[in-house]
Amino acid sequence: MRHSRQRDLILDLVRSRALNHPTAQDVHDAVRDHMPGVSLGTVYRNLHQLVEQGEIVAVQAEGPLHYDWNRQAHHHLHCSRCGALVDLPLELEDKVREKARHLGHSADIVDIHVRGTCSRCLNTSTSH
Amino acid sequence: MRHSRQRDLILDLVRSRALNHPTAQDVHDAVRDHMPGVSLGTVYRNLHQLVEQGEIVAVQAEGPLHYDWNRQAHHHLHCSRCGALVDLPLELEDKVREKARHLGHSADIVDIHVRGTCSRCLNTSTSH
DNA sequence: ATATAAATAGTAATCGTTCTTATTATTGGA
DNA sequence: TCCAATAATAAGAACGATTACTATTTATAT
Repeated sequence: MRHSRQRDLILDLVRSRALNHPTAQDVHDAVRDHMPGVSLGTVYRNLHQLVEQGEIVAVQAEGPLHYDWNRQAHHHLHCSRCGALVDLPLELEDKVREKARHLGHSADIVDIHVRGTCSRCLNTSTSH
Repeated sequence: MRHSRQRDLILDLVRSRALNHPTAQDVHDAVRDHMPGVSLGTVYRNLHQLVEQGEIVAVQAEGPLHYDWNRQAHHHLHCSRCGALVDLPLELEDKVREKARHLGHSADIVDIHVRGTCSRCLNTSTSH
């Protein structure tokens, strides 16, 4: 894979604290603040490549795909109130994998997705 | 909600053993074998309504939404070899919910999605 | 420096899904 | 039983997310 300024910027942005589980569109918006000419297609292609390289991780929720710099914790809570995707360090993957094996299957990727209300929203609503 | 022949048929088909976790398109194809004129929009609208009524359940995987007659087990293995969606009776929801609460969140829906190889594919490949 | 081929910008195309609108069908009441 | 009200429909346009295409630009090995 050849070097490209665009990919560098995209990786930096996904890794940055500024963006929280951004979608391709989010990344595109942020990219264009630094390099106005970058096309949406380029963002999609590079996010794809970066996932393939294992540099970042794609997270499926309702709606568009999100991207995550964190390659360890694959679990998320999707807040119904604010829409944010919050990391959940659950450590239940092994249990799921084991149970799947007991049922005769072989598990590669375990993804736990929770719909609910995040702590931030729960707190702000009680302290009014 | 008013009665409709189309919705009856759609519910029957999703509940039937013939279709395994069908997508809206799968349901549409099956519906048209019995009632040729039914439009795709009608299938989408009625699947929606049936989910809302709690008659069936929508299952998110990669690609299009799938529908499930089984309202209990919400967990699935998506087979990388044959593409099938296989039920996984995991019973880990309470553990996830509890862990989420410990982290200050409130969990409503817990969805565990596994990518791997289903037992059927594992067996057929070994017995060649 | 130059040639090669990968990466890009811009745009068209695709896929799954929702929306719109004119028509049809169900249903509660005369 | 017939009718009016209105929910559901068929057909197709519109939509959002993503991928594909193509001519041009750019990185890099020589």
